[in-house]
Amino acid sequence: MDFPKELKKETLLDVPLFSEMDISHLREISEISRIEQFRKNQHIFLENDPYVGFYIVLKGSVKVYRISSEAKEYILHLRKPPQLFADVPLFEEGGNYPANAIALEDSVLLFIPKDEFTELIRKNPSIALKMLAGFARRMRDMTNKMEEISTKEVSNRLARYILNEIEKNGSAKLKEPFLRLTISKANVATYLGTITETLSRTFKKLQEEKIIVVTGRKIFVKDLKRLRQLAK
Amino acid sequence: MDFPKELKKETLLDVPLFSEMDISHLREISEISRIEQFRKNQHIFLENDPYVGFYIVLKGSVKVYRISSEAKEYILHLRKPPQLFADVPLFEEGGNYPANAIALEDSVLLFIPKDEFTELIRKNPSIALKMLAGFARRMRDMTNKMEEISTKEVSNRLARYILNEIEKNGSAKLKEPFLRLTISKANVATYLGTITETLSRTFKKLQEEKIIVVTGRKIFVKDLKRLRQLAK
DNA sequence: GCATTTCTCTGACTTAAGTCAAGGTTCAAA
DNA sequence: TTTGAACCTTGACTTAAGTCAGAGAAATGC
Repeated sequence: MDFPKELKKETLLDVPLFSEMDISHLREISEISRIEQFRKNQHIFLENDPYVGFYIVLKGSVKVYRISSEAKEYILHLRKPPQLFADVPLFEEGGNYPANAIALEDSVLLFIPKDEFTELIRKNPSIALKMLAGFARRMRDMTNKMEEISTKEVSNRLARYILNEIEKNGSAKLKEPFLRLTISKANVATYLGTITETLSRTFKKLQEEKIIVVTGRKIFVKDLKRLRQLAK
Repeated sequence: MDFPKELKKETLLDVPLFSEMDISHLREISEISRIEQFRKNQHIFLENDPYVGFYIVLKGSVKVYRISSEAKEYILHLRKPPQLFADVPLFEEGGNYPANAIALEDSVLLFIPKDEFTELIRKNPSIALKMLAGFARRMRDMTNKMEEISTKEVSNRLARYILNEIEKNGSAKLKEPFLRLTISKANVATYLGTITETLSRTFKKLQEEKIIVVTGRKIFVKDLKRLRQLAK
């Protein structure tokens, strides 16, 4: 399945990195990049694969993760449209992917090859500034997440996760904010730095405290104020 | 106390960010920047202070940290010469420092004001590429640290810390690598995401296992192989 | 050199969260 | 609609690490 040029160009404008580029640069990117499709649970790359370029999620979702020496999984990112992943190694020496990436559902990605893109930056330094802004934001996010993991407990981290999700999907302003989990609870647990059993108990605890109601994959927020309190 | 121009220029060349710049750009940086001195325990900036620029450590050491809502300290970085700090907010919207910075000993810093530096980047895009490389490296480091904090225990983290320190100071190749703590154990503990009591017990454990010997502020590595094993 | 503050260590106890094991749900494919 | 597989929950138990309290050691100022 191939996408028409139009879609590709509009899509590029949705990617913050390219949002302010003029038409000629967009065409260049569109020329060097290519659409790739992945089935649910299909790997996009594995740790130590030679680094060839980065990806933009157009549809679906992707998990970027590592396996520690004790065989524990650690999730670095969960990416949805229109986010990038594997862009950091662009600017690093080593020529290998530092993590694994797998599609969590059937997904459509835009692949941007390293060499061509590096060349593009050289001709167009404003991209570098955009990337710096993106990196800065992510470093801030990572810093926050690190602080959270080392100073807060699971219930606080889960509250923060729910809060972020309802803010992203816009329902935070409704009288009863909600979210539908698009990933398995096992993935949520690992993302929060814990395990499924503990997550399950934490969900239960928040329900007993009448802060949320969980029905299957849907979570309804009953007491936003206390949720915010927990997440703070 | 003021530093002669010579020192300043040589020092700039030690800073990776500026190491490949030609003499005219170095002069520009030297013109917009200024040397600042801080006493031990003196704050350089506080969280929410208006953001005016970033710093390079020329001498001494600096702790960048935050205080969580439960009054727990979280250390973001420990910086020594010739490292930068507070450079991330350069590329972010909000105009405030996102953390506190304090001198851990009498320190000499180079202050580089935001507006002038931003202007400099615009004229000289190669700086942007250098910064991207720096950010990429730090994101990698942060990723590693996050994985470590959420999947390893304190003894593993301490082993990794000792290993990093002896590799930095070059003694890792000696028959008996060693390091002298330049910061308090309380700071090491917080940096490793734990508390002094636990750190103290972990030091004891590593000593009982004949991996290290601690005498005051000096740590001697007796069994590098097992230290590496632990850190892995 | 002494005193006071700050840092570090140790013991007893508590607690959050991990492990192990088993059973219950859900969902999709035959 | 049954059957299996993947996902999720629960209970009992263990453990790493945090809390609290007190004492010893080291550094700092007078």
